[in-house]
Amino acid sequence: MRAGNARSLHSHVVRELGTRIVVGDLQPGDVLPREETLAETMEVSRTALREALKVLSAKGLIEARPKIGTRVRPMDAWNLLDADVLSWRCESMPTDDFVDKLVEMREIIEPAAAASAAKRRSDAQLAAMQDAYDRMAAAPDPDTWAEADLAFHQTMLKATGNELMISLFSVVESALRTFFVLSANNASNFAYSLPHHLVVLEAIREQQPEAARKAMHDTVADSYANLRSARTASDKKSA
Amino acid sequence: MRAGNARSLHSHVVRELGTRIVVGDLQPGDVLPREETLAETMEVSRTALREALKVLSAKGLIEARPKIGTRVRPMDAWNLLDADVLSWRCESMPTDDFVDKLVEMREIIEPAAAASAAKRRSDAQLAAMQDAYDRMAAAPDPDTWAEADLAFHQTMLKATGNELMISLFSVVESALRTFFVLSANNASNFAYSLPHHLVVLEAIREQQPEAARKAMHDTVADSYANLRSARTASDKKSA
DNA sequence: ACGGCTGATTTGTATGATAAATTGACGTTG
DNA sequence: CAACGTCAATTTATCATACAAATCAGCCGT
Repeated sequence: MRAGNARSLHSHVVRELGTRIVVGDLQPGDVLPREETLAETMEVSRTALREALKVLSAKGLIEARPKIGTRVRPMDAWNLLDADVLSWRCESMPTDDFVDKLVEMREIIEPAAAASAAKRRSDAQLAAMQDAYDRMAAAPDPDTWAEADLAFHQTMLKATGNELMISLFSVVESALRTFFVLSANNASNFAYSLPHHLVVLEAIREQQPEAARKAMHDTVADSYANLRSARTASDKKSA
Repeated sequence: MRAGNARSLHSHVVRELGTRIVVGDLQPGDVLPREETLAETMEVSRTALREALKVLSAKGLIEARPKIGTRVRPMDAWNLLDADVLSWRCESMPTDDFVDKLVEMREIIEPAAAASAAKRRSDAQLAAMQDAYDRMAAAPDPDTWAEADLAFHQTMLKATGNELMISLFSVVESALRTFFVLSANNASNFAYSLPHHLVVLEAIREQQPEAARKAMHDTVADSYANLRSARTASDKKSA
């Protein structure tokens, strides 16, 4: 319970039901018990339960109608890009398949963002990226490097001026982080991608969108190759 | 009230408050009145109001704490990719600037999706795309053409096998549709993009990702150019 | 001057009652 | 016999009220 930081009662219910839906314990089309009995089962009042149901409804997971009951909506109605929904999926599907999908999203977003940033960056935004890069270069340990690395990418995203892209990135990134941390500690080579980032930075400085796109593509691809080798390595170790 | 189809009481409140936040009437950091007075203002019970607040909280727009009150969260915490939040923004900012951002997202997603679909499509998925294309080619009027066009893109997205991409597309697409419909009626040339779609379809049939990416890029770019010309034309007409 | 305590305020939760919506069965009628 | 309208039962939707928990501000004691 501490992990999800579900301090309030209803947020605990949200997490519980949300997870059960996402994991497939409750499948689309299923109608869940009526509110009164469900409230008893969860050991909360009907008020708290209903607030939780409203939250799940806002995320597209369920739909309530009088007399019919509350039923799980088809998956294509879910807000898969909601931070909570995504994190529930990350918890329940630590499969390589799902990681691949997240990485695919990252591979789509970041090169496009780099190109866009190269087109539209201001001088101040470039300076902020330079600052983040310098902090990466000077990072003494993996943790501070990771922090600077994140700042580099976030600053670049901001330079695109498209808040939709920023939002998409932050959601995908935070989901990926739940997997990355596993292999972050073994990062004896945590600065291996520094040259890649420099190429990106220079392309954005020179305002060359296609160069920035390619450089960021290489950066992400390399990062993923590294993650993959770390994954197979840990698989071997555990096997 | 009919437009948003907010039949239930609290969804009306959600829409009201959500719009006021998104439009900037209530700015990040602002604390809104305490629940009791707010309930009176909205002419609903505190229960209904609280359920609405929970929904807005689930979308990242607000945050409530005892004694402190309920305040608007900074914009980077908002779920900008939530369908409701996006539609509220569409209503309140019909600016070209925001349309451009949506189009930029589309220009990022679709070529990447086309490439991915070319890699992973099954024969059944290709057949479904072919069917949608045939319906586009045979469409007698703009409405059925639009329906088939949407089916074409959705089928392609499904062929990527990445439900995150599907979700992103459907959100962006439905937001764009609120603008597109304006110029949809004047589509005397509603089949102008048929050749483009054929190139995409063939590339996916031949499983050539880069060809599919380029073809879809051209398709989207052409579609946007068409929209832009329609926009300036209507501007002239209204001026 | 500083630190802990107390009280006031606001959200969080609980309880019980009533309204509204929708389905399914029942009865009526052509 | 079929078709249609009506009514009752069930479930969510809303309301009103009360109490619990959290938290900040100011007071008080040292």
